[in-house]
Amino acid sequence: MKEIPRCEEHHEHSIVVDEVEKILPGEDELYDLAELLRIFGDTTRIRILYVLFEKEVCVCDIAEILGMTISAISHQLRILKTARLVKHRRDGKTVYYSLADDHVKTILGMGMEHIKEKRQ
Amino acid sequence: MKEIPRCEEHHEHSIVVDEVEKILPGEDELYDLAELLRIFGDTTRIRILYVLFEKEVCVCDIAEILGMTISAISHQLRILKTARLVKHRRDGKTVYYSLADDHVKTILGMGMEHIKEKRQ
DNA sequence: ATAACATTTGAACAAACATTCAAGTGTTTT
DNA sequence: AAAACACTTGAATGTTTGTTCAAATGTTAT
Repeated sequence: MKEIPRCEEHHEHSIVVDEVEKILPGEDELYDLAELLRIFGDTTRIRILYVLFEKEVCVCDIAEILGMTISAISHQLRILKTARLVKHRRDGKTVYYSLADDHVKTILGMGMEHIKEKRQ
Repeated sequence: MKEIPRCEEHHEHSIVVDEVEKILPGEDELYDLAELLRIFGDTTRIRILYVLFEKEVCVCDIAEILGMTISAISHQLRILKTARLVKHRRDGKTVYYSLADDHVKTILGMGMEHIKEKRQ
């Protein structure tokens, strides 16, 4: 049972609740955005993306480079693929992955900038 | 017990494992980056940030605007505060929160751009 | 001092998540 | 057709995480 708060009347609301719908993204958009950005919050996935910055790489190589099992990498690649952050192509038995676009670089770049500024 | 893979010898490694350390961020940086970006992966926190795009707001108002308890909002604000994404100042009994810098806008903006492009 | 208010904090709980293990698919080689 | 290889997938498990509830802190008014 949620207890939705109400400040005292003399404490003037800075934003009228009715106006909020203009500010906030819609429910679907909001959910998709959170789902996308959550993907960047895991060290394994970030490391995979950094490897893909360099070039197209196969699953087996990513696993070896990161010192993890092929299964673990494949699970994470599925997540990145579903979010359309990476592309893949098959060549014989081997599947090669690469970055889908440059949003990834911008987001990780901004994140890096932030942590470097805020640390001293 | 990890089974670290090795591709067949005839399957030439595209990246030499020794070179990887130049590509990947260090362990500490990587962890901090994931910890920061994970914060953007929750609809409540995104909604709080969108409200703060508009102006400085107190905890009670955020709770009312988003239709959630003060406690839930306060917990999330602590996370945003620890990551230095928001600032706060006290005025009497009331605590006002605002954005710490513009990285937030860039990251959420990139995320939004990505989901809008990839949806059709 | 006491009461009231705005916010914070800690413990508890259910839901979400990353990795492992085992079994499965698709492709090439023999 | 069978074996080998590269990868994917599903179930299981321990960990992390968001919200709730109750109690605590800090500030102002009485």
